Amino acid sequence: MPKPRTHPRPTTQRAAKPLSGRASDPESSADTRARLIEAAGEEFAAHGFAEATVRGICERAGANIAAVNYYFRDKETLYLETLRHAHRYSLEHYPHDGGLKEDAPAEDKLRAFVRAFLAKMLDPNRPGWHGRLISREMTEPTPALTLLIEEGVRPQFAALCAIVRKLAPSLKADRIEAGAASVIGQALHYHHCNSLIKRLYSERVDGFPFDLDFLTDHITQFSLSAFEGLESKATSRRPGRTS
Amino acid sequence: MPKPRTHPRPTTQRAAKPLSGRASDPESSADTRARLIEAAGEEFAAHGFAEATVRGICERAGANIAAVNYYFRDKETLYLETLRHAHRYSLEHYPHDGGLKEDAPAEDKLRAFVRAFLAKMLDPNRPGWHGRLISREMTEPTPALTLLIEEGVRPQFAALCAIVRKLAPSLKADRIEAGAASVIGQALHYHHCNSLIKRLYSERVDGFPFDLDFLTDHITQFSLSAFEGLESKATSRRPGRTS
DNA sequence: CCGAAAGTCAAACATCCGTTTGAATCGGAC
DNA sequence: GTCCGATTCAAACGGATGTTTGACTTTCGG
Repeated sequence: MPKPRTHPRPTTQRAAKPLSGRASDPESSADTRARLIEAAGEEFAAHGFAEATVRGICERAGANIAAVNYYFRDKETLYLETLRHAHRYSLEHYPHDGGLKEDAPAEDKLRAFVRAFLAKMLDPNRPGWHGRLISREMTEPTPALTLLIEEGVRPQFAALCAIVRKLAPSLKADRIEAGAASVIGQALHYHHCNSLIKRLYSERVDGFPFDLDFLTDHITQFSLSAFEGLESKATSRRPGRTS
Repeated sequence: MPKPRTHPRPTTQRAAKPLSGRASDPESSADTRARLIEAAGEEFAAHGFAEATVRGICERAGANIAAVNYYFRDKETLYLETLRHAHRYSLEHYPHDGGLKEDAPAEDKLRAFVRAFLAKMLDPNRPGWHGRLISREMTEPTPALTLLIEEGVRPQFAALCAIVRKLAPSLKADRIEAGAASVIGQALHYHHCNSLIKRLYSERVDGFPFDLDFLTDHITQFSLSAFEGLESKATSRRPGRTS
């Protein structure tokens, strides 16, 4: 019987099956689907969508080659699902406000934002691939998926713009957005050019310049000073010389 | 006769041959090798190393599929050669100092640096792929080639650090390097997250926020204000509060 | 002219990839 | 125990890619 086998998609909720397919293999007791997503995340984050191979993902997950097409339809659906997972995870941990109160001073809010943003990418916990995956999607977006990302990025950007507006209320709208981009750009830089920076700073001591506290402090102070100066120049009628 | 044909590598200098291989084809009079590099640059910059296909490159160059393996050994050597070409081109145009005199004020030097850096990437001239290729190499470096890039990046970074040191002489070395990274990060941001930014700012008028003059002005002022503030805080004995 | 080298070309080769297939295996319900 | 659906498995399929091959064409020195 041919039976098209159009991606069975294990009914609806397959969480009810805590079972394994192999009795002898102890680690196979974990959910294959979850292991696949975890493995896919690392592979996709490390090599990108095109260069990551289904075989490599399955091998890392300890699953058969056909597992990807069984649990997900394609490699692309697996990628989408992995991205969704990363997005959800990133949203749960690392909230925009960093757990600050609404009426907190803008300076503290900026510091919390920067710290959360940095922590999101600079190897936060074990997984570590969530941030890399998302930022990779920023650099070279795959069709339509970026729309999902946008839903996470746009509110974050808006929140940052609100903070900036409080720090430098005299700035015009385009300057505020540019200022927000400057903050994000600084933070993102250490992620995008990670490998290059590591080589540039190679003569540094063991602690790379990737220390979360140091970077948070620097970027926050740098940006606060910048907004301070821009605001004072904007309020004075004629933007005088530096001195 | 089998004749291994180990990549003939057209003797040593093949510039002495101004000839074509096809008399009827007019555009084939141009150097096939040069056309290949040009086509490869656009393809590599647009799709990355892995996703760019030799067939696509040859088709764009109007050459046969075997041309890549004839003039270069592999796809990888072609990539390396293309990268070298981009590096050389980028070094000729867009000099570090932006054509400024040695004794120019640090503020002007910073502005010139930022402008040259931005212009290098933000679609400067017709080719346009040089900057994209190099920055792609920064994000996901291919082995060993980055060493060549470093030879172009490290002096540029050192030059920027020298400028920053003049702007804020009281800062410690690590803070100076972090400040330089902040400047570069801001500029690079508009290149890395190009597509994402375009969507974020989509409600903006026709002129995207990618205007060279606007960006140069913003990043320069932002950074100058930042260094100013950092310096004044560093000189005062106790780094007081923001106000 | 001739003959070797440089260059071009269509076709094929080898390899890898994503995906499909059909059988084997497992767990649990009856 | 027996059957059924869910799951795993090895093998193969079809396509795309980088590369090679061998013949053909052009060029130019002698």
